[in-house]
Amino acid sequence: MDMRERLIESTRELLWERGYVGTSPRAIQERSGAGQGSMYHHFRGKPDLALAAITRSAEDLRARAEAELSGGGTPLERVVTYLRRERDALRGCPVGRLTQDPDVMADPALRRPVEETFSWLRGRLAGVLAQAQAGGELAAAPDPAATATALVAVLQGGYVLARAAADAEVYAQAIDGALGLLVPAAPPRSR
Amino acid sequence: MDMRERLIESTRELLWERGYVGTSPRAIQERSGAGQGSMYHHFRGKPDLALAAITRSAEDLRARAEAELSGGGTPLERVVTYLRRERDALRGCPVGRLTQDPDVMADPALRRPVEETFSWLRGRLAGVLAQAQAGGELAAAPDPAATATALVAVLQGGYVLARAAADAEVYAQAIDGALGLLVPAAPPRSR
DNA sequence: GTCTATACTTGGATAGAC
DNA sequence: GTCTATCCAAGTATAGAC
Repeated sequence: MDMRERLIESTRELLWERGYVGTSPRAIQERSGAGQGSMYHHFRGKPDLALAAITRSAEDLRARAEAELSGGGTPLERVVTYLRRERDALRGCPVGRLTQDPDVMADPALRRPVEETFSWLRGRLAGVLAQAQAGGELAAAPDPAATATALVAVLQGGYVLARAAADAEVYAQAIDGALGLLVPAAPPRSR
Repeated sequence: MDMRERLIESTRELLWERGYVGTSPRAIQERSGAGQGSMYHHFRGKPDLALAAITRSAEDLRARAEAELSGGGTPLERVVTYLRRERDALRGCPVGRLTQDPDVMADPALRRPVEETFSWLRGRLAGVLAQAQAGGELAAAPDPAATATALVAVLQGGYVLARAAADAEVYAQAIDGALGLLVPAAPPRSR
């Protein structure tokens, strides 16, 4: 992995762990093993580096979700697969996290990937939910768009609650609760 | 309002807007109108000030929730009242926000009010949901604790999505989606 | 491309006068 | 209780040598 790549990856980790304000160029240099000059050779400064890192995280999230939502099984099965995917609950979401960073949200360039990621995700999930309704797997009543937004919110909020409790099980409980409402006959998670 | 109180309130606002790392003693002094000496007279430093502010925010959240969850109406009505309460969606939750702050979560004293607040809220809501089930307002099937956690997660995640979209309506959509699953016959929000 | 030196600002706090 | 002066580390960069 070349230096540029290492810088991006280190920045991704630090943004995830500590957010934008909490991430200093120094810390990035230490974690990546790059020197001062090297970092400023590859990137113009912290915002430039952050843009590369955020873009990368956003692409990542989208690629995984797309793989599961367009994967095998019935529409409802794919939704469940997506929701139940193993996640590092205590680390939280590398993209959702950024919404709490005022400096990120204040910069249109940094903000854009965050906005687009969730806008896409909500829409994509709503589409699969609509398919599930069309196929009779789900009741026809609830609005797919609202349901999709609620489900994505459960994921994001599940991270918050798991971190508050310092317990990844709380995240799993949030997902269980949501699935219990979405699929009344759903088998409970094995414990 | 005396100076001590102004310092606490200013710190609360700043923690809410910018988080712990993003909040400097200088900024607190400017917002509160206190001088250097005044601030360090009333508080021993940033962590001490943050503790006072966080405790205050936690008490606030709890008091409001308790008022609604123990207020008038049937159990299910009280849950709906709580979920539909007017909230400043783009500002987010002053307590939930702190879970993203590594320095807060790393300090047991600062972390405690956050942990206790959500632990209490999930339990309290679960209790009211159980009442609603006992009274026949809700289906008996879903586990009240899991459902409660999912609903609180929708709130917290709704803030995340609303901020990502820079649109408070997204928050409302998340709540609508959750209520649509919880109460299949619920009347849609008036628009 | 990477290193070292340098620079200026801000963060976070202490000391002592009033 | 509040003010001013002072302090040292860290944040964020630029300049120029290698």
